[in-house]
Amino acid sequence: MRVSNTLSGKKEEFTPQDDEVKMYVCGVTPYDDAHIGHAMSYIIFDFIRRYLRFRGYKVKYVQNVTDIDDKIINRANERGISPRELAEQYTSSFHEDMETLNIMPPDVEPRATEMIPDIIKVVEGLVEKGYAYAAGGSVYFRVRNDADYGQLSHRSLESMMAGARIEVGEEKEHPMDFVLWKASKPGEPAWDSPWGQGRPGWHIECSAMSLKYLGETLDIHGGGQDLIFPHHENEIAQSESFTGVKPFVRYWLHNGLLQLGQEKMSKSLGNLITIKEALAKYSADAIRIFVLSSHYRSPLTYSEEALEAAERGAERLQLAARRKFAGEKTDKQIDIEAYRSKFIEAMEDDFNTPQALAALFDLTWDINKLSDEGYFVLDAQQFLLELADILGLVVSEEQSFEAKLKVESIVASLPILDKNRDIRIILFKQLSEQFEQSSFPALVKVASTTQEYALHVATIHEHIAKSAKYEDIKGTLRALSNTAAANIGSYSELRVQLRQVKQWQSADEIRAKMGELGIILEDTPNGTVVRYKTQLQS
RNA sequence: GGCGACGUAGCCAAGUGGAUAAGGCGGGGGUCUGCAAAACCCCUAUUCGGCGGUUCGAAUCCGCCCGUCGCCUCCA
Repeated sequence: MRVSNTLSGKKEEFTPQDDEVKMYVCGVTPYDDAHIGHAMSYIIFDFIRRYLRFRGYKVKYVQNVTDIDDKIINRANERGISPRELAEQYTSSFHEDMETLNIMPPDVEPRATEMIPDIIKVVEGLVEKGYAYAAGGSVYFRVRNDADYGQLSHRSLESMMAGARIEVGEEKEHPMDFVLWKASKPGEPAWDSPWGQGRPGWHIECSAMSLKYLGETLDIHGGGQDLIFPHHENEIAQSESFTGVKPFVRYWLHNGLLQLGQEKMSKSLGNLITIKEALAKYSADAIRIFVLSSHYRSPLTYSEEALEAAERGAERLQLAARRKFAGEKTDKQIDIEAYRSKFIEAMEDDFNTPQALAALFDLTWDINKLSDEGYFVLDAQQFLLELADILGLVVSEEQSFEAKLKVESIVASLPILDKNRDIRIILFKQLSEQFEQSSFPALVKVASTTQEYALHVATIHEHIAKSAKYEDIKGTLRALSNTAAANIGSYSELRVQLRQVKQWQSADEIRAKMGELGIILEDTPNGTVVRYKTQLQS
């Protein structure tokens, strides 16, 4: 397996120190909802982690949460809440996003505020060794004492100075010196330290955390390319100076940045789309396929067209993986090993996911073709799911339409529920006026399930009106979901009966109305199949 | 100004010296089907930003030019 290492600027053979790969990825500063640039980065390190596991390595994955920082303090002040509350709120929002995107949680997820004693220990050590100095209640790292400074970003101290956008802090000995421990102003969160009240600088937490949970030398350290300088450069400086052990990191992996229009998507530019916004429009698999479609080191531009295309691709995989087949023929078989080789070969070469994904699509074609011809393809379908899983794609059967609604967006989606209820009732009325219940047994079922469905929607309205919490309506939501599924089933059943007696117009009416609700009824040689459109529409 | 990346079909995007330039999306035609959808079949880049050079041979290496982006300041 070969990986690109930012440190050497080359592709190198990947050989971890031992069976357990020590992997550290920079986490978020939770002061706002995460955007899809974050999604991209964490999806990338998620499939890298999954692939390493597939290759038989154990992986210990550590990812920090920077829960104390200027931006958190400022935002908390604006909102009139404590920095801790703000950080808590957005950390759990981030966790929700990660879970929905099928990103595996870190093995350890330390928070900066829980690491203060460890951080102070590292800062003290750096001062003792002459790599840092206290000034005005803060502590700075002395870059001139680090001969290797600039090794990761491939710049010299002189060339950094040439950039000239450097504020010369009066306290600093050298303009490039960076803060390890920051003296706090009155009213700011602060911890006691040998230098007075203060809080950790930005870079130091990662050094302290990785040292504590992964040891002096990590196998993989990941993050976005925007972190190379100064963040990761400074991490190397701190860690190697403190431990005296080199290298701090054996393989530095950096993902390309997500662009929106002509610019990088970033919090400071304000040109961002949050993960929640994206998930309201596209499935987790679609977002992942969008990311997998280009190499992780290349920049990627967000566009509705690209996400739309990814969504279609996700559907294609899903349909092939779960299509029902009646074929028994086995004299022609899909060469699963060939696909496995193609997939592995692609991933071994610096995680070439576009090629790996192509292997999945080729397999999809094979499955569809042989299945159409009446062959047994279950093993190939299972293999498709296996490969998809390594990339972190779910490719699962859709839950019922309503079950996809996110807890947070229940209120926002009430109009959708209403529309669904109304359409179902109208449709039922039309049908019952047209046909005798006795001639179509399924019509009786449609009556009861439609009524039940409408009842549940009304109940949810009542709960929301009384500003109930999620816990209170969880049961009703589950019931709604089940009823919706039963209701869809009964309409589908009725449609089958109508088709048997060639009542095409009514059958088509049912299909059209269901289509409006995001439900697709497909007639296949094996019967009518219910599918759900991946995109919700209001 | 310094450092780095990129420019491949209508769109997204692999391929980094050799045999027909992956794959996805879109578009056109066809098969199947009551219709629709899905699926399958055929077509959709004689050519890889431009100009030179190296080579038996280049999208792939070298030079110049044009264009785009990132980092150098908080950022995944």
